[in-house]
Amino acid sequence: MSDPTPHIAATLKTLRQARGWSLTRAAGATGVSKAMLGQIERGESSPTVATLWKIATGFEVPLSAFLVEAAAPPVEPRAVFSDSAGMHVRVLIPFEPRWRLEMFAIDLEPGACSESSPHGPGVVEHVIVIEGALEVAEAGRWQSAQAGDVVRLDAAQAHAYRNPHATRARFHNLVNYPTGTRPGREAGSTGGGKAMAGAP
Amino acid sequence: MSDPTPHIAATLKTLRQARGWSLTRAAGATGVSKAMLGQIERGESSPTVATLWKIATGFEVPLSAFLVEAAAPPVEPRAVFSDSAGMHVRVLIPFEPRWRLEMFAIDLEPGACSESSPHGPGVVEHVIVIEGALEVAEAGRWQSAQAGDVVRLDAAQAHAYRNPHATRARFHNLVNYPTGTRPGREAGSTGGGKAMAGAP
DNA sequence: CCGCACCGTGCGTTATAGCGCACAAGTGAA
DNA sequence: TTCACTTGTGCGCTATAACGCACGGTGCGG
Repeated sequence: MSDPTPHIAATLKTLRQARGWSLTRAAGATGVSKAMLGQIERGESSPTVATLWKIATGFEVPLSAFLVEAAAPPVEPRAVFSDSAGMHVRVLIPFEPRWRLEMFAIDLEPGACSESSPHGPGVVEHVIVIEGALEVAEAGRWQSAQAGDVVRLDAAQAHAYRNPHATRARFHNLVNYPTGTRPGREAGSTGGGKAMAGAP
Repeated sequence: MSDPTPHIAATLKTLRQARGWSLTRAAGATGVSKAMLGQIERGESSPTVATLWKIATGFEVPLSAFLVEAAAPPVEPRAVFSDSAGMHVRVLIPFEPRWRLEMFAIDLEPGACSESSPHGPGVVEHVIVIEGALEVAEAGRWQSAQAGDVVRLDAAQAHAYRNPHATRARFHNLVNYPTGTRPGREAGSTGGGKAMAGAP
């Protein structure tokens, strides 16, 4: 825990600049003189809670917005998964027990097909298509998804992706695990799954 | 959304009396003079955030213990499609209590700047840049993110996005809520893109 | 009774938060 | 260029936060 003044300064500057407000306009909205706002932004003054409250209400944000409570979340590691036969998986968000989810960015080359063996019960996948189009199979039924579509899959069942089109398909894959379960790192799940080249 | 001073006074008095501390002892623990502590308890003085922080650390309680959590900011346009000043938001995954998350696809036109008002404590955002590049501000510091980057934000603090480049930026926004909280429908009020100055 | 220790509060002084105003630099139009 | 206007910052002044200290009040053991 450190002195809250620098954080207040930075937060105020961000809030004001993000709205494109000048000090004068911010002073009008908050009822605090623009000179004082400028000093607070530069960290030259530590405001009273009363003035900070006026600022918070003027900006229509909660008071806690200016206060450092929790430590900043850790830096994001990023790993590139294996690339097997036209399928490229990149880990966007590694699994964290706190949220019980992980997220991947997946590229599917034309003609590529990937089969994913079932995860544990209750696991749900979201496929968010970014670019191109692909087909997703759940419980043996293939459905097509285009850019902008979101497909929800019950990952407890066998499911697969394939790209029967001529252009590359890109999508994000959000995997949610129910309480108590973790992502099984066994081979055969999405990353290490059998990716078969060639037309389906 | 009232004056926070009476709440601070009552909280400090309760905290001190609950521990059986005298003003002198509290002054020794916090580093704030006992006269000032007495005045704060009686509501005759509105402390600065620096002093309140010293008091909070002296009592080993979070700063938020002294603050009445202000009323939620007014509900603004807020909609599935919020398109204001160069920002286009589409809901990919609406909030579900089961997963405690929601996900958006956001387009940021060149020059657009959007400020996201802080959510409740513990809320974490992931910004996954799909196309183009943008700048994200957290705690007053702008950092740039390019396509493929993932930025993790503590959404309890004020944060903002802007696109200072010439091409459109697209990103996915994953918002995780801790157990017990829900997405308070606060505004993602956007500042006028054109009114904003360029890169710092 | 008298110290004596500790409590909370009031007083005088200092540091500084906060305000109003003015100034230098920048911007755009005539 | 000049004029009108806005931006952010610096300066003087006032209000007050914050300090150190002392005073009246209270409980307790000589």
